[in-house]
Amino acid sequence: MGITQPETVPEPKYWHLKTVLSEALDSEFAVGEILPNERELAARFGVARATLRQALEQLELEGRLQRRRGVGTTVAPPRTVVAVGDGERSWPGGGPEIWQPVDSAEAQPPHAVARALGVPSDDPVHVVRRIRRSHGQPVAAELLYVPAATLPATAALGTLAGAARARAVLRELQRLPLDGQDRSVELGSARADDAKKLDRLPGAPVLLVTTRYFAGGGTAAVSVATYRADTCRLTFGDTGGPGMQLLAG
Amino acid sequence: MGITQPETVPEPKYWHLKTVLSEALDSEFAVGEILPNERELAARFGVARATLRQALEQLELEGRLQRRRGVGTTVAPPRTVVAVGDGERSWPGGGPEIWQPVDSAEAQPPHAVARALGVPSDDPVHVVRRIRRSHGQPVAAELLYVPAATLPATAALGTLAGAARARAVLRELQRLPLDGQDRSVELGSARADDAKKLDRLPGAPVLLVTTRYFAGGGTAAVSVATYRADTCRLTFGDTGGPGMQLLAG
DNA sequence: CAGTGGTCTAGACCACCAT
DNA sequence: TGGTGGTCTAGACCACTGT
Repeated sequence: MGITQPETVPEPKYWHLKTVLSEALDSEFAVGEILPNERELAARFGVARATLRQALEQLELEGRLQRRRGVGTTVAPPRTVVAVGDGERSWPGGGPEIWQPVDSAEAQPPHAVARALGVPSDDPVHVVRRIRRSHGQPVAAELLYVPAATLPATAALGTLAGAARARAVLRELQRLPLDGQDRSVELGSARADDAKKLDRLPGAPVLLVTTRYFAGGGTAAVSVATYRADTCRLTFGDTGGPGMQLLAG
Repeated sequence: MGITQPETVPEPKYWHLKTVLSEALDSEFAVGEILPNERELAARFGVARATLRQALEQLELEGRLQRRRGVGTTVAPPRTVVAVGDGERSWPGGGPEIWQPVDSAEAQPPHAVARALGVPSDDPVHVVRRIRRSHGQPVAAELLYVPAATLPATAALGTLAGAARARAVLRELQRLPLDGQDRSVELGSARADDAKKLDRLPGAPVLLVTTRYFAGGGTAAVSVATYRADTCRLTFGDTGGPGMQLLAG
C-alpha cells in the first residue's frame, strides 16, 4: 500500500456555499441589492433549501446579509460602529443625548441583576427603559435598574409616568457622586420585547453589555444594554493616540 | 360579531421548547450533567429532531449547554469571565503571561487589516499567533499583525522560528513608545483553523476583539483576537470603584 | 393577492467518540 | 461497534410584506 493523502475531510456543503456566496457578495453585488429568493438560490446551487439557509444564517450572523420576511434577502452595509461609554466614568443620561428615554416603572429585577445590586430578588426597583438609534435605525435597547435606596428623592416620581418619569430618574442619578463602573460584554439572544424594539425576530443574536455603577460603597445601578449583533460593532473607552480619526476611514 | 382576543400569535415550537428546557436546566439539572440524547428528547416533547435542535442551538449560544459530537449534550457552567485589556495602554506580551505565543511568520494580511495598518495588501507583515487559556481550556486565539516597518531590529528574527520567533517579535515591540490604542468587539464565526484551536466546529459563534496599537504617528500593530462566544464573558478596562471584588461572587 | 422568509416534519447518512 | 451530535433532503404549511 502506498502512502496516501491524509484523506481530505469533506467540507460541509453549507460551509462551502457560504464561502462561494461571500465571494459573490464582494464582487458581484452592491450594498442594498436584493438577492434571488431562497428557493431560486437553492435550485441554482443544487442543494436543499434548508442547506442554503444554513449558509445564509451564517452570513447574516457575520453582518454580510440582512433578511426580512415578506421582503427578501439584501446585501448589508458595513457594521455600524457604536461607541460604548467614553472611557470616562459617568452616569447614564449625563452626556449628549445618544439614548432616548422610553419609560420607567417599578418592577422586580431578574435574579442576576438583583444579585449584582445586592438587593432581595423580590424587592421592586426602578426600571428605566431607553433606546438607542444610529442613522435612524434602532441599534440597542437598554434596561436600567435603580434600587429605590439609591435615589435621594423618590417621592417626586409619584406623579410622573412614561418618558417624563424616566428622565426624572436619570436626573436624580446625576446628583450622586459616582465612584466607578464596570463593564462586560457577552453573546445573548433577544427577548421577545427587545426583539420587537430592535426590529428583529425573537432569538436574534445580540451583544449584551452589562454596566455596574458604583456609588456610596455599593452597586448603585445596573444597566443591561441589548445591541443588535448583526449590524453593530462596539468600540470601547479608547486610550486615544494621535490621528485616530484619520485612520477611521 | 363579538369583540375577540387580538388573536394570540402562536409562539414557535422551538421558542417554547427553549423556555421549557431552560427552566428544566435551572431546576432539575446540575452543571456537567448529561442530557438525554436528541432523538430521545425530541420524542419526549413530540417534535421533530430538527425542531429540538433549533432550541438546543439557542441554549448553546446563550452558554447554557455544551454539545460535543460523539459524546452528548451537557449542562454548561457559568461563562468564564475574561479581562480584555486592563484599561492601561500597553503592548501585547508585556504584562503577566496570559497569552501563550505559538509561532510567527511573514504573511500577507487580510484586506481589512492591511487597511487599518496603512500598508499595501500585498505587503507581507509579521503575524504572531498566540493562544489564551483559562482554567486549562482554550478561550481565545489571536493573530497579531506587525508591519516590518514597525520593528526596529527585524534582522535578528531571521534565524528564529516557532514560539521563539513569536517571543522575539513581542520583545521588540516593547521597545517602542506606545501612543495609544483602540478596541472594538463584534460577532463573528470561527474560521476553520481558529475553530480547531478553540476546540469548536468551524462557524461557531465567536467574539472578535480588534485592537489597534498606535506608535510613531501611525498604526504600529493590529491584533484580532477570537474568543469563544458560548463560554466567555468579556470585561473591559474598568474605572474601578471600591469593593468590586466583593461584588463579583 | 402573490411572493418572501420562517417554521416544521420524517426520514437518511456521516463523522466522531468511548468502549 | 454502538451511540452521539452534525449534515442534508424534499417536501409542507405559516406569517409577513408589498401592491
